Amino acid sequence: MSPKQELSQVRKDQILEAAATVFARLGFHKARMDDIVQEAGLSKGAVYWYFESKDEIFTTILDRFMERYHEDFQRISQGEGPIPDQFRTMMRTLAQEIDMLSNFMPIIYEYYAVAAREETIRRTIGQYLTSYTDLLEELIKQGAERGELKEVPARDVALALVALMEGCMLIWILRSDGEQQVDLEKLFMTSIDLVLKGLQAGT
Amino acid sequence: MSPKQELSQVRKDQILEAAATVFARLGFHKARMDDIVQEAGLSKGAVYWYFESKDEIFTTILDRFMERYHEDFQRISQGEGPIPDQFRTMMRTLAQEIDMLSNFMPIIYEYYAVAAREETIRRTIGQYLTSYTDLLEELIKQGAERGELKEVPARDVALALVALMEGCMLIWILRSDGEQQVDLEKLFMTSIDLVLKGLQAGT
Amino acid sequence: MSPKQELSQVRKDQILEAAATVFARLGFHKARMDDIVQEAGLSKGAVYWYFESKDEIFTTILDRFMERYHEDFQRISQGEGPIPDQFRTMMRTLAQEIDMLSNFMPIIYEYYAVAAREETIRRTIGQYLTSYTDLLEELIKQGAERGELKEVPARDVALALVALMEGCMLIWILRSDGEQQVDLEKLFMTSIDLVLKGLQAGT
Amino acid sequence: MSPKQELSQVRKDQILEAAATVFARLGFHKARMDDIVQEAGLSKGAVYWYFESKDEIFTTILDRFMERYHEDFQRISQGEGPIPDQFRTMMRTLAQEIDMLSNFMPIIYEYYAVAAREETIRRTIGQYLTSYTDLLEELIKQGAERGELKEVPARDVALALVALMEGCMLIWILRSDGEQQVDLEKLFMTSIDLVLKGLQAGT
DNA sequence: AATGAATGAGTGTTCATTCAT
DNA sequence: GATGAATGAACACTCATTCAT
Repeated sequence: MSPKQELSQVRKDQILEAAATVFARLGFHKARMDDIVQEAGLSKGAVYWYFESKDEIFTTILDRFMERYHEDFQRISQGEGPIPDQFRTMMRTLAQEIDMLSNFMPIIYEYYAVAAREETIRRTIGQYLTSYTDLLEELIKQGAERGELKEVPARDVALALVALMEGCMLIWILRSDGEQQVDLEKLFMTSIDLVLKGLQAGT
Repeated sequence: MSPKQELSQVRKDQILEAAATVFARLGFHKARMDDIVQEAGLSKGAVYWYFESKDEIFTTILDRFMERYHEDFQRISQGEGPIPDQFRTMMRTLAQEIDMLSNFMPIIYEYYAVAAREETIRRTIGQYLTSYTDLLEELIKQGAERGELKEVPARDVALALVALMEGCMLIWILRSDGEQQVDLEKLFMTSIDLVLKGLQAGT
Repeated sequence: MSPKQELSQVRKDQILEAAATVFARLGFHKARMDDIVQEAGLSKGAVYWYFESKDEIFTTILDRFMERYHEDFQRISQGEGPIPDQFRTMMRTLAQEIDMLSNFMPIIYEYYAVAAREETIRRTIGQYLTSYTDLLEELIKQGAERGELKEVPARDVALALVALMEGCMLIWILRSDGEQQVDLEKLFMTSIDLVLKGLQAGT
Repeated sequence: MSPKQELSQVRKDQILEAAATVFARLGFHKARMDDIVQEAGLSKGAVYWYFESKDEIFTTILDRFMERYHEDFQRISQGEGPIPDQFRTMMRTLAQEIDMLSNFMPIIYEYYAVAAREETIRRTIGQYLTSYTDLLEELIKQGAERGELKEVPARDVALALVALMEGCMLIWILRSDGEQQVDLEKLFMTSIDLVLKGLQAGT
């Protein structure tokens, strides 16, 4: 990468990071371009030199976010040892990583809210969800082959697991304070153990 | 209720229904008061006569929505027979009811998105979540007492179940079209069966 | 017309007059909506209540202008007596009317400049030009029938006359000051006399 | 001219031609410097190296345009033979030259539109108009001296002729398409013949 | 109760111009 | 001479809310 391209990338990152911070703090709609501009320490023109619009910034952030999450998921699912243990390790690791990103979670849910309404966005998310399901399905099948898990309709169960994980994250965010505060890792472990018991039952 | 109060209530409902439709279609931010006014077939002044602000309309819709959902939940959880069967019936019934409300689900997620950032809203939702958890916890405990379910930390498992349900709904919305389209009832049943196996395992 | 419609018309006129004044002073592009708003003594919202955009205001002004000019032209061309005299009277009257509108002429030329580039606008203007040509053609034909003018290709000559008039106005505007200042009425009369001599020659 | 100056001139021409094309296509206000830069195949800095501002580019184009037109006019008016024939030849030749420049005519009218409002520009144009008038006046006087034209107030008639020519061009542009499409040469010839008849009448 | 005209603060985006390299 | 990233003032338009009638 040439120095110029490199600088260009630096600037883009600079803007995206600033924007992510602002979006997380204020939400997409309340965030003004001026906020992003200020947070990035650049001028308005500079921001618009690198991005077409506020929307593009938002979308780019989400793309990167999803991609990163996807990579994490993939990496983490490349475990060894018994499948049930892999599941547990996976969940624990994920919980820890997500915990660190808690500041940015509101952005995700803003995105989901849009996705619930717009097909285009929904499709993008759908691809990620499919790939998560694929990964889990594979693990479940392996578990069955090795005799570590019961024979179940792997695809359906995988989808249920994805739902479970998304649900845990949602509840975690929605209960991030107050008396009923939730600990993501604990919730993840409780949930996976519950399911694993079902998957191992009678083995 | 006096005729006047009654008319007043009719008008409010009229506005709320119109607003819900518009919010579902456009989302809270893109929806303009003019859209609601038009959809309701009233005048701007009339809408502002019954509601203080756009925010109040939104909040009121959500309150009613949550309340209704809560009543459903409560009613449905008043079953008879073995606890596992109650769980299944409950899930099936819920799935069917929610399926009918699918048009309005985007509103819920918009609300969640706000909740992820604002404590006030979060608290309101939190109360509902707590009450759901309470209901499920009670069922789990009953199941354990009757020997129909294993002994488990009821509260934690109840929360995991709430997470599971919320996750299922989220996935269902996010995959409401495309090749990987999801059937809510099936997803609910797969999920609850998975968990029930765990809860009954070794009994 | 109901009182409401009447008020609405008053407001529209109020805005159009203000806008015409501002456009004449600053030109379309330099004129800001705020200038129009201020000149009209209304609020921004009010202006946008009655007009969709700055463009619409501009177009509306031009439409009215052209229409009025057209009416003038038509009225003035309804003369009596010998055709050559009618031509002279017509030119004199037009010159006087146009002279009073001199402040607004820059707007017309701004419009012509756009018309030179955009077909849509050109078509609108074209209709007016055609109708002017029609009127003059008719007069020329009458003149020929009555033996007051020579036989000439009426349409072509009519068009030449329209060109002459437009040219006179343009020169008048372009030479509205300086040593070579032009008097529109005199220019009109010189021109029409010149042509009339040609049209009457050898009669 | 040194090679350096020569290159400099080439660059300037390159920019002016690109700008003229863009201005003709989009008009002065809608044309962005970026459009000119792109059309010229140069960089922004380069354009600003040769020209102070967008305005300067515009003004320079017009100056050259007017100058060229002026030279044409002067050259063409240097005819021989009877004055009426000279007029006809002049008009015909002008019509042909202008026809070739039709793409750039919109720029002229943009300039006129500005001139209608700004004295500075008006003065510049005025000088050219005066020189045209001078040329025509001279021809008319010659014609009168030679007995080829009637005695008329030469200056006034010359101005009327200029108006006529400008009017023809304006109508031509404004009717460059549609059913009533105008042929500039024909319009010019019709007009000049009409006037010449007047100028020769009774001779 | 109801209307809808009126308000005006707020904001995303554009674009001529500059300047470090 | 030339590049193109960076600047920032400017501006059309939106829309929740108000209020005279």
